[in-house]
Amino acid sequence: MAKRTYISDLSTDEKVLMGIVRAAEIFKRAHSAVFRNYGLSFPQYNVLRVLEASKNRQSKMSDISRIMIVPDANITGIAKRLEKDGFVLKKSDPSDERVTILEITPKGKRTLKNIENEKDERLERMLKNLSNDEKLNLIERVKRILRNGMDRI
Amino acid sequence: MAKRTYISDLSTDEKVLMGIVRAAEIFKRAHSAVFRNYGLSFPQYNVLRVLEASKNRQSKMSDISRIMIVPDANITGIAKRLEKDGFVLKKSDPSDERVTILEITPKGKRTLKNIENEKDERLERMLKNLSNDEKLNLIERVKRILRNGMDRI
DNA sequence: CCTGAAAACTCAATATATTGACTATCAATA
DNA sequence: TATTGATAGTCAATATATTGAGTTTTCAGG
Repeated sequence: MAKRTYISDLSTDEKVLMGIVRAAEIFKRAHSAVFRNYGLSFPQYNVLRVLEASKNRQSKMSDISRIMIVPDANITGIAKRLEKDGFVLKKSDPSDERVTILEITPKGKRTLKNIENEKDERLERMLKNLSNDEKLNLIERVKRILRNGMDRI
Repeated sequence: MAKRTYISDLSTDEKVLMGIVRAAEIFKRAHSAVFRNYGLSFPQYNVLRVLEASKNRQSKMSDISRIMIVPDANITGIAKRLEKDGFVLKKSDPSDERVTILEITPKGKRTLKNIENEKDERLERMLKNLSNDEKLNLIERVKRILRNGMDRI
């Protein structure tokens, strides 16, 4: 056991939010390890998930960035690499020349399908000792925090 | 109101963890906006916080990366920029030539102090409608998730 | 019709993240 | 002592994040 030279002096509020940040980091790291084997990064995977859950399997880039709560500029590069690797198609919207639409390809859908089981196993493992009530409860509280944070952005 | 073209089809487990990821993103974004005015990024701020809470206001780089749950390589660049901007000093450990120690400077401490109030206000705002019990509860559950995730890393 | 504001996206510059390879040092032990 | 394995940190290559500036298109008002 190493010498203890670090004493957390965080307030309760800070503990809540730093705990959430740390859990998010751990989760992203564990999840990324799955996706990597299929040629996807975490943000790339999330874009595909958004497309899969969108009408006609397609969505405007700006809508994707809104859903993922990131600046538009973030999506540009991610979309470029997803297209290069054949996971999405880029199309233009005939009714609005400014818009670029991303559509998930069969390869993209197939990849999500392949990932599914392994991904779900990891999810289960991370939440194994939480009851369903505790999960729903957690979702509700995290949503409240999200809403509070959104007010200021 | 825009047309609704996105329907979330996440499982409960996924909702829990994606909710945590989103809350973490929102929090980091809001918090970063504060730090930026003082010349610090979010990870830079976190390194300073670790140093401030460490014995003698200093810590080995490898300990910092362990506490922040990131690879060693991440800290190299962050420390370099923190040093360049005068927030930390880099020293070597006479008892172990491999080790590099970071120490927070007076400027670093002063900056943390200046940030404190504004940062705490934001924290409070994000958690304004959670009772203290709910917060403690949240901390406990997030910790459980963290432990489950750590097992695999 | 014109103009100005907003929207959708791109680009550039810089910071950060990530993996793997690499160097140097230390520690254990044969 | 020589070998081996583990530690501490850096570096390179690539992906992502972030801010701000810039382009094109749309749209609302005058």
